[in-house]
Amino acid sequence: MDTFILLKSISKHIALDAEEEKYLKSILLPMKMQQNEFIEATGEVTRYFINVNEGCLMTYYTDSEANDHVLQFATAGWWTGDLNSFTNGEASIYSTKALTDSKVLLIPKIQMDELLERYPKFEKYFRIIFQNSLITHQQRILRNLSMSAEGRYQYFLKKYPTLEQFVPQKHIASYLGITPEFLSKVRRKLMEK
Amino acid sequence: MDTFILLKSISKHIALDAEEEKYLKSILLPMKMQQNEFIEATGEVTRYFINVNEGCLMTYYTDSEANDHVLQFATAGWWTGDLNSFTNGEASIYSTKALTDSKVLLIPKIQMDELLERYPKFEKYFRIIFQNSLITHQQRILRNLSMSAEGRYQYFLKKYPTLEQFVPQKHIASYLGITPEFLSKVRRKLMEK
DNA sequence: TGTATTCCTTAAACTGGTTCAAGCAATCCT
DNA sequence: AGGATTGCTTGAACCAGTTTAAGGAATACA
Repeated sequence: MDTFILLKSISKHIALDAEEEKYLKSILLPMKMQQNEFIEATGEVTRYFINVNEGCLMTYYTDSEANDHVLQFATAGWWTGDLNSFTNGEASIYSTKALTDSKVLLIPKIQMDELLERYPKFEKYFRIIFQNSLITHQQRILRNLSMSAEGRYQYFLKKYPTLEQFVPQKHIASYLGITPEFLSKVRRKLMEK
Repeated sequence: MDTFILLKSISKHIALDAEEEKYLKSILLPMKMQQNEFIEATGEVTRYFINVNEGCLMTYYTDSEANDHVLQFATAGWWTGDLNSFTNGEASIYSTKALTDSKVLLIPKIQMDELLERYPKFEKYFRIIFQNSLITHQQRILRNLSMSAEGRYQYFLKKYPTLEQFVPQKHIASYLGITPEFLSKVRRKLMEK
């Protein structure tokens, strides 16, 4: 794995010269993950910002009644992890695990800070990444406020048609903010239509 | 209004020299708004990114049944507006209006692009702004997924104690994702405790 | 190959939150 | 000052989504 999806996605926003690319590669930690393997766990300070190169990860919060709530599914090219813990050094409230066998690239916090300081060009890259992510989060909030569970599920299918094939339905239900039982009903209703 | 809150907040993240500060000031459009005055309206492409200097603005989405859904309240120092429309040139689905008499600073889209190009230092500033905003949006999604309406209201009171005094309750209800009638019940229940 | 575990579904009872309708208080407009 | 509009509350009926419980299919594992 020498040509990372990450490099392609970066090149859409900024142009790296040989030195910058070399430096970036030198700080990325490639890692293979098996299905159901965890990379960051609740309670600890997140050490890495995670870029998915292959496969699919899930970041979720487990509440006091042991219910999981999915913050994000991340497929190839996406960044994930607990951004708050990574940024502010607070204990993480999320867990991140692989839903399929996956390959990820990790950037340790210190290296990330150094990257931004040494090559400010990356400030632009992450400004764009965070800006776009903020927009999609705003849209998700609006959908949660204004649409029914059925509507949200249909939107999900349309937006992420591939995810349904390998993400267990209970996680999709959790992402949508409903119970697996109710998702089951919604699905039957849509089948009958 | 010569010393803007914005400048103070910028100086927390990056240090501007005289030229940069002068340039920034030259592209900011100060504007006074009266209560209930609109600054951006649904259907048009957003022209400005908005920084609140004084007062309080609200950005909200009106759905097909004419129900409002509040995306954000913005008080002094906050950025607001339709980031998607501003960034991608799509028609806006939000309206932004003043909840109190307010003073705002506007950055037109073209000037914003030029600012970032000319003084890349601002890439860092907006990277941090968007990163922090993304974190709070993630937290809001999690609260909507995992907490009851009562819990969300109590969190709101704790987090934004001053807002309650001048934001109509129906807007708070909308922000929380419930009806004004139900917020009324929640409030009564909390009073009786 | 059998047995445990996990996932999905179904159904009945339930509840958190909505809808509809009405009344009252406050502000706005003239 | 009076009439209209807007905002908050209350209550009763209602509904979208939850809870609880159980059974069946698929995968994992010894």
